[in-house]
Amino acid sequence: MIRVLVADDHPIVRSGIVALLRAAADVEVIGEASTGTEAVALALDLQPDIVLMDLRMPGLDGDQATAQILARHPRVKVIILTTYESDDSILSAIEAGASGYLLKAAPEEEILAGIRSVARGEVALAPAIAALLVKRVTAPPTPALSPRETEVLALVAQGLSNPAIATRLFVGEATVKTHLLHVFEKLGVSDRTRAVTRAMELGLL
Amino acid sequence: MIRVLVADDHPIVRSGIVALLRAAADVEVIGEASTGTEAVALALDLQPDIVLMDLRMPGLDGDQATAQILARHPRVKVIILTTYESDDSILSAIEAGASGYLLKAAPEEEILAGIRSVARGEVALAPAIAALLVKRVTAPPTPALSPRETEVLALVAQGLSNPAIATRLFVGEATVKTHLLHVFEKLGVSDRTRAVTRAMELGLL
DNA sequence: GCCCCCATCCACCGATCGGTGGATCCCGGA
DNA sequence: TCCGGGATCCACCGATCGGTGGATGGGGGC
Repeated sequence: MIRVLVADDHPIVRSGIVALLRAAADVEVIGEASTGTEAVALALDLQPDIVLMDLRMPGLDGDQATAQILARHPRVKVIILTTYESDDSILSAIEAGASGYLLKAAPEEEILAGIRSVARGEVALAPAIAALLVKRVTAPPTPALSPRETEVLALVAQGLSNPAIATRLFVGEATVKTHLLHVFEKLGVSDRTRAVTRAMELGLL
Repeated sequence: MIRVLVADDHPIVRSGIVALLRAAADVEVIGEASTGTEAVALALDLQPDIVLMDLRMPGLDGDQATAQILARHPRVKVIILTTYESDDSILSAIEAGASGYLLKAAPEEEILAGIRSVARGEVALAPAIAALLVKRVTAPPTPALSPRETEVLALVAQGLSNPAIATRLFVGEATVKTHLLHVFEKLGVSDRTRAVTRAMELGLL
């Protein structure tokens, strides 16, 4: 019998999952949590085989909750059950050590199969998530801007001129321009406007 | 007995809703749809009292499905059951004529109460949605950019200079600058970079 | 100890930008 | 019919920007 703890802030989703799991003979729902904090507390208390966890929850997010659970009980497996495939926090949850990533849109059998895989010690990844992971690994690394460069670029994004930024940061205009030139180089652009849109695309701003 | 059709692309959410409604004595689930297209077909076929519909669905979106259903059977009431409160398509669904907007995160009783309200001919709005509506009505209208102005601004966002844009659009540089000045005025900014970030905030780009 | 990176500063150049004050054309609504 | 707005064009100005080629000092890693 696979003992499962379900954590999701939506009552509807929670009862949907529970209904699905109840139909499976080899799975038992031993608890439900509606927040990340509650999930951590219950996981430590009940020590389930698997925690089925939503990523977005009020208070403590799914990835943070995952990290906290695994820090104290590495034996517990966490499966993230997420809505959207294009979510940055998926990656932080992976880093937090979750064993599975399934999509709520997946057919019931796929979710059940994922739970059984993880219970056997395997990793269960939804195809879309796997693709995202591959893309992340393949993608060229995002250039790292220094704190100062980021600061200057943020002010540029607000429409401030170089002299205005210089005044704001108590430095010379030449300094501001130097920082900006470095930013241009790192981002592979040649003007402030494109630098801002580029940085936004890359999530740097 | 209130006859309800449930439309959601997530099997889990769907069974959660069905489980919830089954517990209510005065509600009957007469059908389930997993796409917008299917929802329209079933609604026309079964003529339910209420359609409980997700906003985001593959193929036909919730707001479009709502419009199609109401165009042919205005008697059918549509309730949108959405995940996030900050969603622009909420407003288009309202324009499409939905009678209710509830959040999946809401407690079960609230959702049931909403269904009963709409069945009585009332409108059911989640507090967060109502607040969004008020904000939209109160908020100053987004300035409308002319097609040409939008075109120019999009090229600015790509980092093109005025001369470069002029060449690209087969017009003089002075013309490009005039368009940009109009854009600045409409957006209440005074430089190209801020104009781009502003336009992005307003969803114009 | 040395070297690299970050942050800071400076001067100079030509190109570009923002802003002003015009002008013409065309189309659709009053 | 007239009017207004969108799109187009022009010239001119001063401010700003991008780019070059430097310099200094401090902190972390080899």
